[in-house]
Amino acid sequence: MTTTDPWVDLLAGDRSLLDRTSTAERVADVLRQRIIEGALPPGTRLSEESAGRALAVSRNTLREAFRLLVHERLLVHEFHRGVFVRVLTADDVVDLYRIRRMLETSAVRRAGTADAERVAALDHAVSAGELAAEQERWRDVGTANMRFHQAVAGLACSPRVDETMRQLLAELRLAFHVMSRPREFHEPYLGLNRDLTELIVAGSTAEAERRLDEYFDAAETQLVDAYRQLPR
Amino acid sequence: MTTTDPWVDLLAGDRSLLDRTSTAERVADVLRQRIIEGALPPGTRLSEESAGRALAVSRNTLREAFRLLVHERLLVHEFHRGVFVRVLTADDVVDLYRIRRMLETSAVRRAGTADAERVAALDHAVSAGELAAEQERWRDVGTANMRFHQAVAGLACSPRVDETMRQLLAELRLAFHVMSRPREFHEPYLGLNRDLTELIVAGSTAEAERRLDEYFDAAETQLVDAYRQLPR
DNA sequence: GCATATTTGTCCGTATGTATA
DNA sequence: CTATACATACGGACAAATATG
Repeated sequence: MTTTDPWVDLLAGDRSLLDRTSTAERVADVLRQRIIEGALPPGTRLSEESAGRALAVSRNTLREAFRLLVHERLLVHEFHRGVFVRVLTADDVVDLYRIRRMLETSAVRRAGTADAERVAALDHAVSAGELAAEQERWRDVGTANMRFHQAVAGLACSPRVDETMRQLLAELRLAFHVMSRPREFHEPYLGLNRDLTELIVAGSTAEAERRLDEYFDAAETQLVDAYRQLPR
Repeated sequence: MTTTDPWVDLLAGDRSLLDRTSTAERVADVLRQRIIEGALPPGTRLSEESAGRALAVSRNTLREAFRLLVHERLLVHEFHRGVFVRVLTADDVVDLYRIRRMLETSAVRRAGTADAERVAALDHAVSAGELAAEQERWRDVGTANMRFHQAVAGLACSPRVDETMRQLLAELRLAFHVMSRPREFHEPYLGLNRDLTELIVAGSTAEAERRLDEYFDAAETQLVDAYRQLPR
């Protein structure tokens, strides 16, 4: 391996005092974070031995963590070969947008039943994105955009929708990481997100739903076109 | 391996010849099947030792299988206490119907893009249900009803929607198992399923979507009302 | 194509911590 | 409060499959 270790030992802190989570889950949390922030790019192989040594957990525990992330589709498990950070295909990206569109537009349609806190979450995400854009932190603009869409799905007031959406967006980050230019991909949507928020706050959910549908048309074709032009 | 136990040794067959799936996954498959068919009713405790001995796998392998099913929400994992077959609350049932409604109505709306095979799957499920009803196999009527709704979601032509739907319906079976009277719950919907199929085949997706939405209103309140009246 | 080294798949033993009768 | 049972987590072992020279 390399000398600069991509792992960070976040597990070392307090390992057994009123700790209600298992080590496997904490290991999965660390790995998930590393994956979605791009420190472990798609295609990376995660060796049981080196990863276990770096995270200071046994192989059995590490394998439990791997299973969790395989189930979340962030890792793929090739029998007798090991686990790898998932490499999305263009078809995967199309499918991710398909289900996102279904969940998010349905959530907007039912936005009338959402409480004020959930509506406010839209505004918070948009404001965070605008601030990040002013300071030209384009990666943070992307993160804020994700948070905005998480908040859109949150309008459905459904824990299962929230959870599904979290996984879909984590998976979508795998696509973003194989493409460069975070600015060009996220900046154009800042204004649209602001518009959508205002429409929803005003109760114009039908109009908001139509605008969101148009957004998906544009974003999907843009992303998929760029994705297909990649090497491989 | 014991002679009389609720487990079945489906693993014993060919354990290592061109077998591309891990034992943990096969264990999870067996457990999942036992759970959704009711052999392991909600609340059942799954001891690592007894289950491992019955299935003839080590505790490590069994724990990997448990993690998979916990992630699918069929089991709950209480730290340092063990794993149990999930007991759904009334809120869970409400939430399951919420996300089902979102996915299925969206799928119907986009039914125009589905190929003939997916549309035919609707008819097959309905026919299977009608046949089972004629022969008064009410449990099979319920299964066919599930298959119908899986086919409805399949109109979205999305692998991820299919997978999400599979999990939601498996989870919903946990609710059906704590209620008796499968006939009263599933029989009334046979005619509606037939109507919906004909509307979709005819391309009247807007009308089909409205009817489906009405169905959810009725089914959800019926199920939740009955569910709340249960002991516990 | 072959022999070897590496890695994974699976199981076991055990020490420690936790919950419950 | 003690005792028992069980889950958690580790490390070692060996077979099987894969990767490497």
